Amino acid sequence: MTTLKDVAQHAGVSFSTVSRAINHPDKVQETTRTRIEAAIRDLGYRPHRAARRLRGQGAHAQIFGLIIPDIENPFYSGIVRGVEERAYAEGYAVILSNTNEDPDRERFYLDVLRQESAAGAILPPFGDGSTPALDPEALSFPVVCFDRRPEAGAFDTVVVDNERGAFEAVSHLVGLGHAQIGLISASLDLTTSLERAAGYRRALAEHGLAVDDALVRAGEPRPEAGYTLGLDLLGGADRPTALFVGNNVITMGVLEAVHELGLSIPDDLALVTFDDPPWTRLVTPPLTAVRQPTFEIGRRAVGLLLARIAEADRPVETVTLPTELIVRGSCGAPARG
Amino acid sequence: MTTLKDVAQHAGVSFSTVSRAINHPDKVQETTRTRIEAAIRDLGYRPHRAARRLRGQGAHAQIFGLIIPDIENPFYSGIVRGVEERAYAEGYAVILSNTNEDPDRERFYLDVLRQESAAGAILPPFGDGSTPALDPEALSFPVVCFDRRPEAGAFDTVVVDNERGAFEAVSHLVGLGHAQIGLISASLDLTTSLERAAGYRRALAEHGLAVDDALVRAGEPRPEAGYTLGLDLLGGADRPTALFVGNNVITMGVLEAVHELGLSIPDDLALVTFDDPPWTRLVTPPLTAVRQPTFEIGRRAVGLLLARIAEADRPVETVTLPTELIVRGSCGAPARG
DNA sequence: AGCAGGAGTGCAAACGTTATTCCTCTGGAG
DNA sequence: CTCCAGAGGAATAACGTTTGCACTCCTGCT
Repeated sequence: MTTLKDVAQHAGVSFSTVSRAINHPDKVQETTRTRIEAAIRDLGYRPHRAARRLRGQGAHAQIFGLIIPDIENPFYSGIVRGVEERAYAEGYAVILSNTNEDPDRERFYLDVLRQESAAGAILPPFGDGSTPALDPEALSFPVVCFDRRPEAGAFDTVVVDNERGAFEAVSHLVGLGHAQIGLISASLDLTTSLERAAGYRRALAEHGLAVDDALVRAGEPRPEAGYTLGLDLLGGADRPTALFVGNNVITMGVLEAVHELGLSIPDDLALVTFDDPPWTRLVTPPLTAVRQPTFEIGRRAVGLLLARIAEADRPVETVTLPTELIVRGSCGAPARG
Repeated sequence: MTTLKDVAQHAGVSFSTVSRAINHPDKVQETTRTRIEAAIRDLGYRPHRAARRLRGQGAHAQIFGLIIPDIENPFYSGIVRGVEERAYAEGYAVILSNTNEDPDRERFYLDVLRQESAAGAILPPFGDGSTPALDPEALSFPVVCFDRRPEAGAFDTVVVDNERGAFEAVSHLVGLGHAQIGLISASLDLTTSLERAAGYRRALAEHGLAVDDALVRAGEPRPEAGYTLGLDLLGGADRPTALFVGNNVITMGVLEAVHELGLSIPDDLALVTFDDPPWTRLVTPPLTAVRQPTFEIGRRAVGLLLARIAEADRPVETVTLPTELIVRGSCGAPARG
């Protein structure tokens, strides 16, 4: 391990001058600086990040945390890529954590970030937004939320316009002539589910249709839940003619239920799903979907974090990104793509 | 931030005693220790990981790196989860990096891990296994490889039995009566592709079929490549009656090509794919697939890393995990699941 | 010519740990 | 009653940085 001292010796200056040459290049003379830079190159010196953080308290901690509920959900892995890309561009490293929606694990990882004196964290707040570990007082670094809204307006946040996305999707179904439109979504303690359900209801209301609670189901964001709820909702005689599913993972289960019931999409059932993982184009018929700009969500989240690191008391900001309705075959409309 | 000193003051001992109580509990008196433990609880003290690493050759850095080519590939995200799970169980944090197969990025991230004095790294070696940055001499920490084989037997490694997996898949197709079986795989500079191609050839040979190079294609592990190669291979008059695809990402493109050509699976074309991402069950017909135990690969990789950290000069170990052929509808055999 | 001011550099403290050394008790043996 | 051993705890020196402070030259005024 080559250290500042080695470089200093090699360049014939004191090690503090080397440090300054790195961190405040304008504070050291041109000639010395070039000499130092040469030495750095010669020795392949890289500053020791941990030591840097230890002394520098935050400013130089080129590392932050990304806490994800389920890395195997394409929605989240898309975000990871966006975060990673932007972080790389800025020279930051990312500590990734997968919580499986387990609050203990979230707490553990927030602790780890604290112990590492990370520069910040990016995460979707739990459930209703009241992540217990997310006490702004106790937190030693900035936090940026995404996907779900934090309880108070306490954190910078990146979300999509869930209400509008759902509204557009359901309106599209209404426009195709459907009057009995079901909803299967993730549990309603998630702000995303609530917003999407609100969009669903508004679409029905604005088109003069009644909201029939018998056509609404909610459960865990797991394929099994989608399967069970799908069988339940679609198995009866008075099943809806169209279905809006609020989450790609649940859709996987719903599709299995649809298949098992022998229903044909879109003839027996028109279907639109939130999220647009790569496989929506591969099933038959391809799924009409509300796409979230996952990559962009990740990038923006990093952007907010860096902005806050640079300026700790800037006003809290919430970025709302638009969704996009991708019409394919599963809704019964003439496919566009 | 509460430090050792705070705990010491609170417990009425010197801070070095607190440190010893944590690291060598047997070296401090029962009564003082309980007092210290109480103080630690009261103050919610957590040791500062970065400081710990700074000081400590002895203290194991409870953090290691995981370098992944493409986090959106379900094969890799499954591995991430396995790694993450085991790491969490051992109290380790994971620095995740996504390289997009870019050698510069791999080098950058290995540098970061060095700068962080991480305890090790887990990664698939590049291309032919000769990752330039992977010079065992220059590396300051242990490395565990997975998926692809490293060039020399220099690193602990977790792989699956690609040759056998491919052999079984292709044998299955032969058993169903196919004599013209195509292969579309990722570029042949990956050890995985080479091994799968070898299994493909051995299956044909052992069943007395000739290998026809006109039925073999290889390209980038991207859907677009699968699409192009699929059109190319299947568009002609003398197309194969069955196809073995060596990679789930390429399969996505191949399926689009199949659809565009209006071919029907399994009647016009029987298909088996390597990898078993969640969507293989959702397409029509569901895909027969060679499943890799992704979660287990991740877990084992961490296991090897921890073993090496504990004992630096243990013999290099290569773990080979079995694959599993999951027969569904796409090969034309009576489906089992 | 003398002196203020500033630029450039070095010194040393501090960050939160761990490990090593050194001191101070206590208690048992002679 | 004295002495010594040994155990338990307190200092202290690192680890590789950053940074405030002090020092030494210059430069440019009066």
